[in-house]
Amino acid sequence: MQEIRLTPTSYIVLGLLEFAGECTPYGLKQLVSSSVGNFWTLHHAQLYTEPERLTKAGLVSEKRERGGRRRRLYEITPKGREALDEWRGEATGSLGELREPALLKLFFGADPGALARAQLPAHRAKLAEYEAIRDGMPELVPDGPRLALEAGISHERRSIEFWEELAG
Amino acid sequence: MQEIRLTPTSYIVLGLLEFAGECTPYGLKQLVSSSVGNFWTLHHAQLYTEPERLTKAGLVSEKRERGGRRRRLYEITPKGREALDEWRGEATGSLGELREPALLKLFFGADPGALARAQLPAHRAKLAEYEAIRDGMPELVPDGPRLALEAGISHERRSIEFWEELAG
DNA sequence: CCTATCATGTAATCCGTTACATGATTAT
DNA sequence: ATAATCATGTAACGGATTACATGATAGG
Repeated sequence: MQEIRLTPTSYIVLGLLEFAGECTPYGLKQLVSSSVGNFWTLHHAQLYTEPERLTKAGLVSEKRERGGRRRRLYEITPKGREALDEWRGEATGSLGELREPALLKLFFGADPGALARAQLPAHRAKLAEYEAIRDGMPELVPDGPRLALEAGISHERRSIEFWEELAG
Repeated sequence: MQEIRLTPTSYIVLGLLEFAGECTPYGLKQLVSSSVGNFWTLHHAQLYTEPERLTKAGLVSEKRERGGRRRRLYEITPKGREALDEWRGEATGSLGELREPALLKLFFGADPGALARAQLPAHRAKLAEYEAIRDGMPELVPDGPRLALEAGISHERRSIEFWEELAG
């Protein structure tokens, strides 16, 4: 049992395991790409290493299948739930950063019109994707994902407005 | 002379050196925190290691003071300008990610009201800071930083609207 | 004079990314 | 059958973060 630092990646894995129950790394990958991956990308390799890290800290437990591929099955432990609850409970006042590569280029003198014309289709596509997800969402989806999706939608709308002003 | 991968950090250093001319790591730190650092944070250690990396690739040149502290002085080279221009010239269509820690918590079930009440003051403070910078901006500031600042302002406004809906 | 804080730098760690690899399934 | 894609994993690398450290300057 070892002390580890918990990163956003850790909480994503814990949160998904809480939601889904027992799960393989590949299962986690599927979950990510259909949910939180829309605004917080993880690489598939992290879904192998992170549960292992969490296992060392006792926050998840690991089993292996007997036959066949002997895949790893992970499950959140009570201690893991506790850590997740604590994290959820601390209402953070810290802000993320924009970190838009396009804004960086703009800042350092790239041509605004050209940038805008490259950014607009991408933002519009992302917006369409979000709206499709929202429209296909079953009623029973909890508030969290629903609200996060709304945040994504309004963010894309704002970005589109911004770049539209700069497009020639 | 060595091949290195250029990251956003690299372009920030190159861009600042282009703007400021010869500069020490500490000078870069000052520049960052009064400009691009508003939406793209760097740790001060990176401003020591990154110019060194760029030196290996011939994109910046390094001199050392003779007397006193023998501080390092960096300057962008023609090859560095070239790399910077090329980067600025490619109008990227790739999107950054939101990566707001608060959104992540929201997604995984944190209490929206509590989160909103923690996020609102922070976003309002950031907005006020941006507006103060804009209002104090001399006329001669180039369009890039000015537009990036506008993006930051509209982003903060939108975030405030979003969280206001969730605050009880 | 003493102690904060600013200025300046190095070193270690660690997480995230990239690259490499191969076994299963499905489609043609 | 064979190619393509899905599923599953490991290993190496490198950049970002954190921690450590010390010299200068200013304030009390």
